[in-house]
Amino acid sequence: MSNFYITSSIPYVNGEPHLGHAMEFVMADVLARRARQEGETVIFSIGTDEHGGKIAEKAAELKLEPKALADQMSQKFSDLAKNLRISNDRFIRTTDNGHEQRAKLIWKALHKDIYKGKYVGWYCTGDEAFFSEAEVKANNGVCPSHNRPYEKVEEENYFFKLSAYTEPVLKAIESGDFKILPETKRNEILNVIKGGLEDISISRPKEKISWGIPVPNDPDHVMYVWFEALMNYITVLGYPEHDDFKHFWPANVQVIGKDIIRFHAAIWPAILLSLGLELPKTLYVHGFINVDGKKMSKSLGNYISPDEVINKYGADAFRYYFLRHIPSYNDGDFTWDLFEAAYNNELANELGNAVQRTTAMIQKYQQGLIGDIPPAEHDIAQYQEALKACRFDIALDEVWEQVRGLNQYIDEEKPWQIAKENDEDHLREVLAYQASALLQIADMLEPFLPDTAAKIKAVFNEGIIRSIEGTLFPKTEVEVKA
RNA sequence: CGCGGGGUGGAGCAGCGGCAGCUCGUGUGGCUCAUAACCACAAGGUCGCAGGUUCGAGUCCUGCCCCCGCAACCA
Repeated sequence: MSNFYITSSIPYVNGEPHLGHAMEFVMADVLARRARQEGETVIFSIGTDEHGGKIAEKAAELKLEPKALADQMSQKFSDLAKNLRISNDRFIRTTDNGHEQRAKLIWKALHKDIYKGKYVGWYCTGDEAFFSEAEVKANNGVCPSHNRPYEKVEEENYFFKLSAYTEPVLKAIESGDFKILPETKRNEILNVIKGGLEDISISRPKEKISWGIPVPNDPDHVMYVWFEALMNYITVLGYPEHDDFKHFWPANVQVIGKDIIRFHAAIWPAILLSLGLELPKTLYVHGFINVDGKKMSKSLGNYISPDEVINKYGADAFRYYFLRHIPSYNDGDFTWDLFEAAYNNELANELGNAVQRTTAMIQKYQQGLIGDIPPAEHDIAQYQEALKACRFDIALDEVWEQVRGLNQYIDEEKPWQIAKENDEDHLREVLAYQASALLQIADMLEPFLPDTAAKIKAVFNEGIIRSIEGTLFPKTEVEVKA
């Protein structure tokens, strides 16, 4: 029995929850549920990232206080998690008082690696943002959206000595102490780090951006949102003094998207090393979701909200598609056609129908009495290995191997024929085996499709069939699109 | 020389040195317990192009062509 700590990244409350957020929640949830199933004591944390200029601007547009906007948006993510049956134990918000206080403590603890310096850059007062040298050059020194020249501005910032951690971080990744999955992403970030890490600016002048956590002992500055947001992974455990922190850090797995690798594989480990803390054991990086082969976007008109899918097909169907049909180590595609095909062929026909035909036969031939169910007998080594590597897609392939195997078994044994021959013992044996196979499938399914697994178990667990209300994955009428 | 991902039967993908594989779709047959579900068999590929290494190359090397991200609703 040991402790297991897992986190998803905390979405920025700048926009509505989308399919990518939902997928990340689900992936992390699988790992958390699997760990619990194996008897580990688990803390699974998700949350929202809520500070920064973008939120303040958006709130101003909507004539809201930043906190009010953050409250609204954070609620949406928390609702999404609920709708998806996410089993998180914690939900941290970076506006939580605890986070803010602990972030300040961390800042102080990092003092030996923090210094004040000048940030020099090209600034456009229209955008209220800095632009890179390359971009300024490309636009001949004039901001295209505001048609005014960029100004060279110097700004006082605090900096973090990220450069000092190039070697230690590199070593941690290369040695495998800090594991990054998949390997392609590991190589990518290794290349970046080998090029040398530069110190980063970690504060903003309060006069420009006030929606943030104040820098300790300097009321003129607030912390840069990213710098402070990363700290959530330990503030949620009560760093530095709380027992949870002592018992659960380092994290077993941190789940993130591919766009924020640098923050999690370079900056975050450097912060941890500076604090004298261990690095997470594994960083799992998932890809992006395209819709109809294109980047999902409202302007392209292919935006799909997670709720739309969940409301129509249920949380388990949603989970199933994004876990099995979006490659765990790559970008993937969502289309309604693919989704519906997976739902009908795999969930309804192969799995749902296997349950259905088994229960029907036991009821028809044995009045619902199953008798002694033999123990599970299939080897699940491949499944376990896949899960360890965060290959959700492959793990589910393995489960479906067994679902198909069961359907084949039924076809070969022909229980309906055995019934005609009145070979009761043999019939009972065959049907009990079917129940056993389904129970093992339910076990393997539990982390992925918790509701479905529970339903299957409820049907067979007691030695007598207890019918489910309705059908598992009822076929939906195919809508004809105009 | 910006960086990265990818080009394998109609579609989506796996294979990464040793007889080209999986799922879907298609066709044919079987079965009747079942959500018109299930099972079996079959058709279908010069593995982007051109060179090279090798007894042997989707698989390694070199060059080239083409797609897709890095500019967001940023996971």
